Amino acid sequence: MADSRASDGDSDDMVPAPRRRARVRPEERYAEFVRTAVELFSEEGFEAGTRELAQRLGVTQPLIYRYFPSKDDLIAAVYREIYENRWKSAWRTGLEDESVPIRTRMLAFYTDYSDTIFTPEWLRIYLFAGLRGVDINRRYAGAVEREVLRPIAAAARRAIGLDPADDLLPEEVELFWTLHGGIFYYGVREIVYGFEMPVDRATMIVNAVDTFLGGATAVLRRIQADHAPAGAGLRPKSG
Amino acid sequence: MADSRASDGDSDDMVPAPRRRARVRPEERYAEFVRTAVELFSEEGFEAGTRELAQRLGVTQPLIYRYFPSKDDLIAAVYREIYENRWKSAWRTGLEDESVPIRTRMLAFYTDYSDTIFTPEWLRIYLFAGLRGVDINRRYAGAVEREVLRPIAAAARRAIGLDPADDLLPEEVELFWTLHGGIFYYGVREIVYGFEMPVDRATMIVNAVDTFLGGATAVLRRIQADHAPAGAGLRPKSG
DNA sequence: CGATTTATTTATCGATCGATAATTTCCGGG
DNA sequence: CCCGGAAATTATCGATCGATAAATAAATCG
Repeated sequence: MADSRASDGDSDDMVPAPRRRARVRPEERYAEFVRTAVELFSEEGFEAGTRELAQRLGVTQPLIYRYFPSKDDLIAAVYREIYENRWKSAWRTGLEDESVPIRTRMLAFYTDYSDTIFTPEWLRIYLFAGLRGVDINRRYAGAVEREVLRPIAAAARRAIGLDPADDLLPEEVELFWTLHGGIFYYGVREIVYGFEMPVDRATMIVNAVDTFLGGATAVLRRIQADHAPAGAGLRPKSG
Repeated sequence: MADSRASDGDSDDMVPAPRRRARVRPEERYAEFVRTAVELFSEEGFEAGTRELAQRLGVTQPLIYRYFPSKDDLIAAVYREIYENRWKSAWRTGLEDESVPIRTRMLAFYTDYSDTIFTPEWLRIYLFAGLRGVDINRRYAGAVEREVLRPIAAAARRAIGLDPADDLLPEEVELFWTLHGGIFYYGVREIVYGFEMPVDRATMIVNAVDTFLGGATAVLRRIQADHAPAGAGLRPKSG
């Protein structure tokens, strides 16, 4: 266990030891620091110490401060690594491709999306960040709604014969959030809570999307009708 | 800011001050400590210091250790306070009441359930605990599945004409998890991430449940069919 | 009232944290 | 080969953490 090299300033009575100090190009060091910080913070949260990070890297703790002015800057780099570098613009374009049935589009998206975010690093850091109150989650959820849910909702309108030109109603968007949250929470149970999942991801996604699409038509029509101007021709009264 | 009383052992040059020390019955103190610890930990996580807890209570920090052998024992008391004392056995009995339509039962349950857990204390501590890796979340999710989701799934079977005697298939239970997770995640977005929610809880629940029930019948029948023994006529035999 | 009990405070320890200054070692350019 | 700059280390500071021992003050009981 006590590898002793790159340890803290404890007055160890170890022999001077062959402590070598491999020199690395700055950009490589920086990327290596961020990568290892993602791993460490995803496991232990942002309260994890810079000394443990240094130990995992095989370097001494003050070296971190040559590359990051403060720990908060390191954390900010971790955020960028995960939530900017792993977002795929193809998600939106795929969801907007009207040559493909909406069910196929949704299945393809949620398959790729879950493969991307259902990792300990992504999910745990996302939850840690949310509990810390940083604006990362707000911004990320805004992107999800703008780039994913609203395109899906607009496509669903066309599929069920509603006017796609109308602005999406909050209730409509919210309905797609519940599907999204249901799939997201599958990942939380699997990755964060470590449950044994007796149903594999692909099956879960198919069942969730089919259930949603099977029931969404009627609910979306009801939502639309409830917001339509009263007094018009036939009144699909709400239940 | 520096209220100075109940402060740490810093050599302050303040005057002795009228430091009074109100004496409280032990059980009241204990309950007061747990209550305030729930509040503090839900805001700042379990890394919050015992000194801040003492400050909020208007007592000194070592007094905490007269009532809790260690900080972990205090945390355990916080878990009990939230996840045992706030569970309602009426949830299960209400869900199993077959004199009421399943839709009504589900709406009533999710209305009361969300009122119970959609608080910063409940949700934030739940997420903090999950990230810490304690078994609280495993046990709680097990209770949700046993006391809530499986009763709902069994009721849904009867409602759509499937054999309620058969054991529930994992895929069936998982489907109800997606609905549950979708509603749960609404609370996370509202309470933990602090989003402005343009759709109120009751409307979200009605739409989510109606969408689910509208699409679940076909999917549940498909699940059942896929697990039925091939070649037989109509055999609702359990696998 | 005085004696006893105990809730509460004062004072402090050892460990750990983020961060900085000073020193040493590595490496490329002349 | 040596020299200058930068990478990496050693050493350390001040703050904060959980926890403990000893002193003090409030309630209880005779």
